[in-house]
Amino acid sequence: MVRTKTNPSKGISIKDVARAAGVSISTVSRVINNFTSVKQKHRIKVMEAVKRLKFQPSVSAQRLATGKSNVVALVLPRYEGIFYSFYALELIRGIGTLCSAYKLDLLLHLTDTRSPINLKGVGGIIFADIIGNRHHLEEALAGHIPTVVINNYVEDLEVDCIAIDNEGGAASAVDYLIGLGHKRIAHISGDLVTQAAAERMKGYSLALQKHNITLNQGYIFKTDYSRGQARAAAEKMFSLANPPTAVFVASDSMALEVMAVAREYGKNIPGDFSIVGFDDNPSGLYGPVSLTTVRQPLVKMSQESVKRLNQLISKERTEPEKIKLPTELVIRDSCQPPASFRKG
Amino acid sequence: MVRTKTNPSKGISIKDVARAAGVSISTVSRVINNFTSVKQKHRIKVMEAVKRLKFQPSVSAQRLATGKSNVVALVLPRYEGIFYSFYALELIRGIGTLCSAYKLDLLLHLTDTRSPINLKGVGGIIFADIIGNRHHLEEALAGHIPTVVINNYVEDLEVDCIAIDNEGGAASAVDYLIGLGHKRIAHISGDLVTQAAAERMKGYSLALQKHNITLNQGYIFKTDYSRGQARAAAEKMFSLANPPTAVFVASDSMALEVMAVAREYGKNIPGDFSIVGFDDNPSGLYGPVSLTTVRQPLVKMSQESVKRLNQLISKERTEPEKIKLPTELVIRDSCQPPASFRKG
DNA sequence: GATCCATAGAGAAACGTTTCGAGGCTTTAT
DNA sequence: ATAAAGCCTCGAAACGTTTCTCTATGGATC
Repeated sequence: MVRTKTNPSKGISIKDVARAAGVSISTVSRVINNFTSVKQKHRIKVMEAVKRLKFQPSVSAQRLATGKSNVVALVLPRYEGIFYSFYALELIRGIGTLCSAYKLDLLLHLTDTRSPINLKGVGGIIFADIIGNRHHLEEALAGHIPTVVINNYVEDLEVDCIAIDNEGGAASAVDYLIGLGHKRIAHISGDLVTQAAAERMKGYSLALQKHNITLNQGYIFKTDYSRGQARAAAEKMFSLANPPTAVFVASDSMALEVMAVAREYGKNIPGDFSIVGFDDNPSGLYGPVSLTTVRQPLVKMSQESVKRLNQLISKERTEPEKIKLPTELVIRDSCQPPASFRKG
Repeated sequence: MVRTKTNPSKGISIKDVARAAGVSISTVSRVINNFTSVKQKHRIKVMEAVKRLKFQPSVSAQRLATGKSNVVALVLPRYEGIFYSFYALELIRGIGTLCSAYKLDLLLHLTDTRSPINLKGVGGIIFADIIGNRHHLEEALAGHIPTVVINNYVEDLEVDCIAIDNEGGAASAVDYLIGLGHKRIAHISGDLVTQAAAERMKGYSLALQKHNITLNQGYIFKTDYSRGQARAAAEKMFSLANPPTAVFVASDSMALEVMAVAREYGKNIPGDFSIVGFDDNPSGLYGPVSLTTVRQPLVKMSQESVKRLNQLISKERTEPEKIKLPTELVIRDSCQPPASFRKG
């Protein structure tokens, strides 16, 4: 059996519009694509028919015909944890908003280590972090799909990167503590396998160096970013014979845990002990004392990613660009000059 | 000029595979769709060619030919706020995970009040909350697109709903407080325009009624879910001549604010005052005292939504179903029997 | 060995759009 | 008025699949 030419249940096609408006299919196409060379008389007829029949062009057919796709895939690792929630949603929000502004569809791809991605039919890809995704990234690049990476600075690949100045952010935090008069400043680092943690560590030591404070290895505690290890580190830190008067913690969520431990050790914050975090996780606001922290420009980062991806898609630019976005020190209530400094 | 038949830059088509394997296009199609009636010899040849040429079928062409789409749109209002972050990401995570299990693509649609949605070409829609989206929901239903609504129980529309038992959850919270010995129990409600807030309020009053405690209108405080109004309500509450000994707050984020106010009023929690929240927002864990709360089954809800949407898409089911998922009281440290009760 | 049947494969139509080449109609200039 | 020159419009090919129909092939049965 030959399929019926116009299947009414399937929806209205451009053919129906053409018939209704009494023009050819190509004319309808030119009208809906806003081409100029259509007579006003026809244009109006077509637009009327479109409205009357509630015609919506088939995206698949358009893609097939043009070979172009307005779909942007966002590849996001499937972590858990509260900061990740905040972080991920902030990215999604920023990217989603700008995508609709650019009339791009946002396809969300939550990955665990080894889930495959269908690259075909996607107009561009944003990799949010490339942990466990490096493989996919290289594949996308090999397929010449417009791609940008956010929150990671990939040196060795020809790809757009939009990262964060972790080093500078960390340095600004430590600078601030030094400015308050602290000399014995500890650092609780994140997982040094991650670029971010390593850079924050570097910023910490550079800031000390700049102010001629010798780095005390006993003041450095390495963790995996977990609250559990943060707690252990804090307990070790407060048990030191000559404990620090302040700490720069590589994440807010760990900093919150450190705060809790400080309380348990009878340390008053910020009177007895100062803490700076990193991330500007909103939970930092809700404790008994609000946390001074380094803000990551998440929204800016996500918006930049779409903007740049769009340049790539529309071929306004072909050379990859790599940038680091500046952070901002957000001063709240968790720091004070050290007790000795105030007395002296 | 006639376009070149096979454009090498555009990628490999089924035609190339057919030629490479020495079979017809339809045979290749049958192989990649796992149809049975293909001789082993040919099947192997085709699969080899597919692998060698790295053939990936064009999704657009498949969609066009079959009329089916494996894209699921998630329509999510574009709010802000920390709980929303957690909530939204938890939904996205649940939905995204199950979507990849079902081999569905997830299209994310962040809406503000009046952004249009392209319904065409989407295989199904999940509305997460329908605030400001009712219009779109009706449109989808009219277009006979498989649709499910989560976190809202839409009585008057023939659509799948997966909601939460707010009333029962609220009642369990108040029950618990009564069980501890509290009689003077206040309620700080959310925005009563929302279904959730209204149902939580109802659960509160029903629980009191069940235990023959007369409802004191002076103990009910209405807010818009904001921390600001929560603070105002708490201040009013603690200034009452005969203040309550416990409060059930319609959201964790407000409960946290109430806790802060309690501290300012010199009230010890849970010694002097008990608090129960709603949501199981992880921030509730990080304060000086962890918050007892009513957990929403967010992951369950999102998974159910995909499962049911899939039934609709595959026509396993046509009649809409509406369900309410049970909540769970999570007992932590913010409640105790009232002081009077302990002394007596 | 001839007939029949089942089965596998080839070919072609169809999905709904864009876009190209060609022709028709209107306008302008001579 | 006629020819040249532009616009518009139309028809048709093309995008890459799926799927229907028909034919060829192979094996089984008598």
